[in-house]
Amino acid sequence: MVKDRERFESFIRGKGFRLTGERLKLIDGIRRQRGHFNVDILVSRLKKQGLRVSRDTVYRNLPILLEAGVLAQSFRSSRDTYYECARSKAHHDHLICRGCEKIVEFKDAGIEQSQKRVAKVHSFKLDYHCHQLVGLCKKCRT
Amino acid sequence: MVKDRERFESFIRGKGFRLTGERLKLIDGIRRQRGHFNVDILVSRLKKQGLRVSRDTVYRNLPILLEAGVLAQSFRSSRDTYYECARSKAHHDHLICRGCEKIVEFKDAGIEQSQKRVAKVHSFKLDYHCHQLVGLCKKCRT
DNA sequence: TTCCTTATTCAGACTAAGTCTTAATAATAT
DNA sequence: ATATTATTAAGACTTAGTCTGAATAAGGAA
Repeated sequence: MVKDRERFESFIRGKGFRLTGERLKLIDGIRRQRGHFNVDILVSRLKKQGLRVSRDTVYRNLPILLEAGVLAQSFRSSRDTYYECARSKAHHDHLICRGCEKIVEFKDAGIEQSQKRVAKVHSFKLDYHCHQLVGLCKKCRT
Repeated sequence: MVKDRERFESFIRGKGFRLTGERLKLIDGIRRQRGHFNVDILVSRLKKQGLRVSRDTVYRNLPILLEAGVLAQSFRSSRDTYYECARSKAHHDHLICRGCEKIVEFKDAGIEQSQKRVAKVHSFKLDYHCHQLVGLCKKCRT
């Protein structure tokens, strides 16, 4: 999507950041990703696709990519954080089974509204959120 | 609270776990905590209070303590997970400023209900959840 | 009570997610 | 073109969380 790229470019310029080759590689690469990935997985996937970006660059650009809506935080395991391409599907949250680690994605318009209301009440400008429900699925309970 | 202790004891026995001295130390110690803490902070606080428990024991008992409702996951920074005593206040979620790291606690009955509904729809038994909104507070935006 | 089985514990080594440092590079302003 | 300065790469570093193996102790059986 050329349009996405232009949107990102004006976002970057608007913030006074520099439009570097690495950042363009990142948004192009991320747009191609499907499913969940953490930073190391992303770096090695990009590498396979001929886009060499250092781990550190990804970490440094994470806040920008999140704020720009290129990347969405997906869920966190005990050790690392997983992301996904923000446009791969509409926004959703996660329900995780601590038995078999099954991940169910769900949407809830009511929750989204409440989140916006809470942010407004406290005069916050919301960038992203992490919302994961942890429990046991039917199989793991029996 | 002796009653809390008894409740925990029956929870442990019901699960077929052993009621060890370490577990009793943990619930007594955690009940005394105020505010947020990660595992290392908890261990050193307990140590100061004469309750020696190894880091590993805390990690091993985390799922049990969460499920028993002794401990609540509070929020996660980029590196570690913070907890708090589950009974220290009624349950709440967190709004975090990524500029000054200010943390605002909020409650929202509607969100709680939605979470329960989502779990029910997918036949999950919910143990706990992690819900944090990240953005910029008024000060950090200007 | 005493013994036996086995879950739990401790100590400390280990793994790896995320951060930091320094020198080199390249995007923007002049 | 040149200077300024944000950004980058490489790799060392920190430490949250996990794993291992030997020691301990809870709970059941005799």
